[in-house]
Amino acid sequence: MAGGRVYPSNNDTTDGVPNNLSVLLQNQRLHPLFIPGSSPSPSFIGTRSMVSFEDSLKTNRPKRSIFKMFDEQENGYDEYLEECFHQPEKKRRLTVDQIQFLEKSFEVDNKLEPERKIQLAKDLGLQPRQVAIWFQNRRARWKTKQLEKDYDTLLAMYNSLKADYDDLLKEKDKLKEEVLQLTDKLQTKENERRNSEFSDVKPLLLQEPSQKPIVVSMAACKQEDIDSDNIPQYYSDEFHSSLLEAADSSYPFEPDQSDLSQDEEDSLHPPASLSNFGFPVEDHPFWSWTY
DNA sequence: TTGTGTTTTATTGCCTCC
DNA sequence: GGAGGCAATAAAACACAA
Repeated sequence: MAGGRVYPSNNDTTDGVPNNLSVLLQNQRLHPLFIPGSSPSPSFIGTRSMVSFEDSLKTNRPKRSIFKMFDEQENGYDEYLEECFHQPEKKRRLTVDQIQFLEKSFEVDNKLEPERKIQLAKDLGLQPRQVAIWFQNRRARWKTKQLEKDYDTLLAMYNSLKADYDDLLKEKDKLKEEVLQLTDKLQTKENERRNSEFSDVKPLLLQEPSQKPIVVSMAACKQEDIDSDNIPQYYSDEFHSSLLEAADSSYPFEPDQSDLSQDEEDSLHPPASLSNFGFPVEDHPFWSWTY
């Protein structure tokens, strides 16, 4: 608040009632009017009220302000009347006592039944309409305050939830990082295991070219390849060609047996049962006729 | 004294309920 | 249809700084 009147802060009030008023109320015996339907107090009637309720009911003359009422005691009622008739009615504030009374009544019940309104108006020297307006405005102020309280509460809850959320987010990132590290470790171990398996096969693959490739080839084969129905090496087309060439030449040159290993011998001279594509030589008409 | 910000009092228009 | 409530707002009162 940059300027303006100094009003009691929230800490100095009891539900909108300034502390000094609260003290007054505590020192005073609470008036029966605070309870709807109770008898009125004579203390407010006519003396300090902004508008005389009885006057407003009985006459059409302008309402009398609290300030004019004070002036009236000093200067006389006639002067006041003259002033009133020459000046338009002005808005005037309720007195401290009136507000105090209304506040206490509001604490009892913030709704205003017609009977209570009339009674309050009578006791405070106000028009029932003024009492109704005061309650209406008071409810609006109470609602605004309540909204502010609710806002603060929600804000606090939001901040708390957000803090929890942030913590969970950090925890999640931390766990994610942990998972990555463990995955890396696992991958490294797996690679090491594969490398060690590979090293068992490697010496065969890295043998000197002078060594017999067919042995390497067979050794490199998996057992299941060997067990399968794969065609053996000596059934390859290349092998057939060499056999046919040899046949055409009527085997003019016998290979040096000493230079061949048993495997190669087997390759060049397959078992009788398998030679010539599985047909026994002696049964083959071609072989018989050619020779 | 004046300008400004705040609070209070009162009005207006709309809505709901009986 | 009238009474009453509410939101929005005008207008007055008030306090205070410059």
